[in-house]
Amino acid sequence: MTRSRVTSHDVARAAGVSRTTVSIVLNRSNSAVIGEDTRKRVEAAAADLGYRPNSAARMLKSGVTETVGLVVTESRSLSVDGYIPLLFNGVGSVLRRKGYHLLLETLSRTRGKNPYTDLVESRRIDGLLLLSPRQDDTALIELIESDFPIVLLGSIGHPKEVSVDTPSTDGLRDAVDHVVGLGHRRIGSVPFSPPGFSAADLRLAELRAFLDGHGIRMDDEAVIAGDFSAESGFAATLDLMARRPDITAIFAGNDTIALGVIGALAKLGLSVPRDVSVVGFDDLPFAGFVAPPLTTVRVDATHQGRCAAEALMQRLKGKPVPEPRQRFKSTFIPRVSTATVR
Amino acid sequence: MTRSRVTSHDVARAAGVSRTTVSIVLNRSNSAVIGEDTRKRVEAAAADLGYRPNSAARMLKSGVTETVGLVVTESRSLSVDGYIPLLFNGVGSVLRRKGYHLLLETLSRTRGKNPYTDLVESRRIDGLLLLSPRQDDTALIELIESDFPIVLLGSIGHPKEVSVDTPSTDGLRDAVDHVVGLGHRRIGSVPFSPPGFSAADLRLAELRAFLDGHGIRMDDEAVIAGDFSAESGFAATLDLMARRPDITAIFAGNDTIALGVIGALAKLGLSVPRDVSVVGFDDLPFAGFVAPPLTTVRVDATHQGRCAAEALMQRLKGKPVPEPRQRFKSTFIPRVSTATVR
DNA sequence: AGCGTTTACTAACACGTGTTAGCTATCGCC
DNA sequence: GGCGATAGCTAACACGTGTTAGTAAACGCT
Repeated sequence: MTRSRVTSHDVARAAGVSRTTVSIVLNRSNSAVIGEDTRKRVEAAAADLGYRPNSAARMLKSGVTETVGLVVTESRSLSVDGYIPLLFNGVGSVLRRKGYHLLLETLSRTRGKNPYTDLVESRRIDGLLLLSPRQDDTALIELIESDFPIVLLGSIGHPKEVSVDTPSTDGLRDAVDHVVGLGHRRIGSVPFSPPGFSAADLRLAELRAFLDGHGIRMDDEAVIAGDFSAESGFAATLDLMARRPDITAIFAGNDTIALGVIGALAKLGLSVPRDVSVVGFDDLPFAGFVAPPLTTVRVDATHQGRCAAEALMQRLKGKPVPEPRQRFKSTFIPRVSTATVR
Repeated sequence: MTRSRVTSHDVARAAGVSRTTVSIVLNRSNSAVIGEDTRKRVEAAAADLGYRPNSAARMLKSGVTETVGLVVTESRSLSVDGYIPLLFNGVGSVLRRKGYHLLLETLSRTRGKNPYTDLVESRRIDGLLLLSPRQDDTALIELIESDFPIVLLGSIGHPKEVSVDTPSTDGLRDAVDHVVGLGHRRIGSVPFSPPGFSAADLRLAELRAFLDGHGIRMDDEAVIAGDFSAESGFAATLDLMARRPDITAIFAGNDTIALGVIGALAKLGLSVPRDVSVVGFDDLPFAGFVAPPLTTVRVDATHQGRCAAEALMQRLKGKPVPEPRQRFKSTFIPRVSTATVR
């Protein structure tokens, strides 16, 4: 338990100088000029003793924690879907390079009112990355307006927000054109989340609008929401096909749900894409390698994570972010799970 | 930028008491008895001003960070496989309940020699959860021997280690019995990681041993390693079936790889399980809902994460862990992706 | 009345660091 | 030779908290 508690005082004593000199040398501060030989001596002593500055003391003094929070609002999606891990990858790569640490907070919906405000106000983090922000989150709005360095992965349309997002629009439009072009008219959908969750709602609305553009109506009975998981896609599809056995194409809210959709169709004796076409979303790493390879919409989650982290780093330096609202294009990826209607 | 920096001093002044009294009231310390009315007054003032103790100051003084590190050694597995997120879930649920925070560190193999030692020695964390530890990790062994509160998810067989693990053995034995019982004799495998990574090596060795027990030999040509991903399972299977077209069953290193294996077989015009049987591993949430539902070996990652986190909490309280080496049984889950050899 | 005990509080220190102001010795310049 | 400037260092403070020692009043008991 008594881990070596080497303080700068010990280093100073070992090097035969004052503690101040140690601090100046180790932080490469130029508040005073230090002779080359003393510098060497201090560095040797520090390395010798295995000195690591106590981060708490440093935080307290400098006010900088070198830590950013990553808050995942939909903790369920973390465990069953592969999207968030990709984001991590991007975020992590940037933070590691800059020497920052990542505090991961999963948010159970039921918890107290001000969930991440604690992190901020206790000064535990310098900045915040928030995944899937909700527009009705008043604590969030307050935080944004206070100019706290926060970057949204997603958007709530606040004028002061800094956000990185990949709207479904482009990819989804192409996907709809593709599916309709294959002759499908009776189309169902399994959104990745129940109504009330902004991003899923928005995507569903877009889907409806694009179908409308082709004169196709997708009524409420043809939509059964999932909850990110393959299991939910499976269950929803069994329901859906019971209600509407004549459906020939299904838009899944994400690739994981698409797996479940295909599984349920198989259970019903329906083959993809011969009997029913299926479109996924996200283009998760497995999408091109399952049977059948998924037609889907590509969202580069890793890149998005990288950009969000970089924008945050920018804010932490006090510099304004050149592009406060970065938007990437989603792209349609046709593969094998969609085919001509029979 | 000038977030409200409310200190305990401000609260004291507002309540008309000393700073010490504030600290005692807010920490429910019984080092002194405080009158009911003063207590109320202090609490009201704190709530009114929105006081949050500065965590850095508290860490510095108490030496407790209320943070544990979660180190993921194989960062690739995080982004392409669903196993780690499940662990998160378990770990997170415990930490949240106890008011602890989670510092997530992904470890790029290339980085400096002492990777998490920094976290420990800079006193940034109270304890450590280490995923997929390696036996050749000298820094880790040193850390274990120093009695630092660390809990392994996995095992390196060190006498002093505290670890939680789910050996493949039981589930794998049943899986082999099952597959062999279906008549399969020419069997291949796609481990989840190249040789040199202890857990995958061990599992492969076990697989070979169980097959040996049935008089079946799986030579090196019938084994092509993957790297956690479906893509790697896809590529490995194409190779495997080119080398050994007569293979009738494949053991995948994990469920994600199994998806890729099935994808590749489909591409080769082979159907699962009619032509080739496939066994996954982990029983990820999607396993029962894909086409075909995966025969696999269940490992309760969430529960494992929960137990590891609880063991760590125990260590942090200074109490000895009742069961330093918790071992859970993996269980065989027969589904549809395996069938009688034709 | 004397005295120990309880109540209700406060002054002061320590945690380990970064930084500012200051101090001594040497040196260049007129 | 006086004197400002510079090199090279140190003493001392501040960051915000938790805690120990101590104080002053009220009170119960013999």
